[in-house]
Amino acid sequence: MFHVGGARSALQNWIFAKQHNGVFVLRVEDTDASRNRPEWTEGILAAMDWIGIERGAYEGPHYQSSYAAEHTAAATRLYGEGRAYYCDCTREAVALRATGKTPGYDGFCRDRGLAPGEKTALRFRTPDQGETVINDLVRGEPTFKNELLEDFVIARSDGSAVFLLANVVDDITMGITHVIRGEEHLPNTPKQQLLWDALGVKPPVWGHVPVIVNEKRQKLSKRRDKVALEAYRDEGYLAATMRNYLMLLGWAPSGDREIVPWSEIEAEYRIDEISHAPAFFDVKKLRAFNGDYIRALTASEFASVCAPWLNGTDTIPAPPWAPASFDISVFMAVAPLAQTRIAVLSEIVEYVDFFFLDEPTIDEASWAKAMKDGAADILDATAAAFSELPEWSAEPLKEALEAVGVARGLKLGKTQAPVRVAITGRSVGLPLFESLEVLGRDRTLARIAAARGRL
RNA sequence: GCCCUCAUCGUCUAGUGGCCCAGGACGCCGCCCUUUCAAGGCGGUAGCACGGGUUCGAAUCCCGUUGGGGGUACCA
Repeated sequence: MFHVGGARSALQNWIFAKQHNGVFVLRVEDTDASRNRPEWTEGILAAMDWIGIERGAYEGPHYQSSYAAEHTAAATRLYGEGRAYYCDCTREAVALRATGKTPGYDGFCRDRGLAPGEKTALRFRTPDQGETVINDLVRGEPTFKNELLEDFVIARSDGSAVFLLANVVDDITMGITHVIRGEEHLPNTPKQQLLWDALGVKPPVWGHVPVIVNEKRQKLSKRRDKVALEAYRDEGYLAATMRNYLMLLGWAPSGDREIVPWSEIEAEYRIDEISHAPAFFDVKKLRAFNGDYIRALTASEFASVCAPWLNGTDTIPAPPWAPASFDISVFMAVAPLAQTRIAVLSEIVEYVDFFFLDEPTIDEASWAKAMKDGAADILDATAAAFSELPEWSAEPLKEALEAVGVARGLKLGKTQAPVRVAITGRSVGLPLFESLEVLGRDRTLARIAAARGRL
């Protein structure tokens, strides 16, 4: 599962690296084995690929778990230099002693000279005075009072490094110069910068980007929100739509434009211009964007992009018709009519299914609405007119049905309703006469007869 | 609670002291087109959170208030 927020961060980092002739480094922070599996990582790489960050566009992936030796070496060094000390306080004991004035841990074990052991964690000794100033591309210079920074844990009692340390050590060994990440990491940053200093390396330039929020203005979370990039992909959002939209969260290109080619975004995007406030992930707007992108496709592009929903894939359900019933020439004939009607690709199925099914799938609500009093009469008259039609094409078909309506004092809109439901099973859909032309006389008459029998 | 951070239409944003009685987009509403539904065209609705300053002049600068978000693990 690749979180849309993660996708946005990846895009931002990638663009930033490109703009500065740098290298985008991908690192998988997999130190918590219970929350990581190789196939999950593979899925993320595939999703990155889909959105345009192809393998080869970045260095890595590096796996944090394979740098454990470097992590413990750093921890040992910090301990040896007196920058860190061992502590055997339990979480309960720390909570009990907390005064509310100094947040978190109170430094109880600072000078107890504890040795490493099964119950001792390594804590970093934070400065008691002064302040830590961060150089941040988006927020300027956030400043933190050192006295408010607790002596945080850098290594667990089993010796393994905690995220805060592992992350810094890896960044140092990989020569990271810029860290662009979500705002949720901002409070960690002074602690990490202190670690960079303690390890004797010049800290990187940071860039803390506001989070993406849901309609309730809370950070998008896996638990309560739809955040998987793969889910949007399988619903039929185009990769181009997705990355355009994601970059527009908190930023806008020059001029009154929103839908712009990726090349322009890549050239114009400025991480330091991004809005400082959290942005709402608006699926309605995403849909509108996707509709625009779909309509901009050529006929053959549209067809190829629809293919997964026409055939089914590992993650996209197969369509309701038998594979053998599908006829690509029929699809190509009506695809342009569907192209302006769908906003996400998965919707293509319900627009064309009646061509490939033996019988249309009847939508009962549509049936009830269309098959009222005069329906039988209209169906009969239409069948009679259609069976005698010399030329089976849209225009004569329309004229024939219009004549049926005129004889009954009905407008075309009313007359076509029962016929449409008889043929497609629904009250809304592709233009009727163009569809009938493609469907053919035999199947059309058979469906009208079937509907007549169902009345 | 404490720390950090943010604040222009419902939403995403343009706007960096006069060009703004605030522009675009999505949404919503109306009209046109029309074989349903879309698409398309035209029009409309709606905002500088509040209070103080600074200034000839403030959406833009400063202070405060209020409100929102993030963090507060031997998770990442």
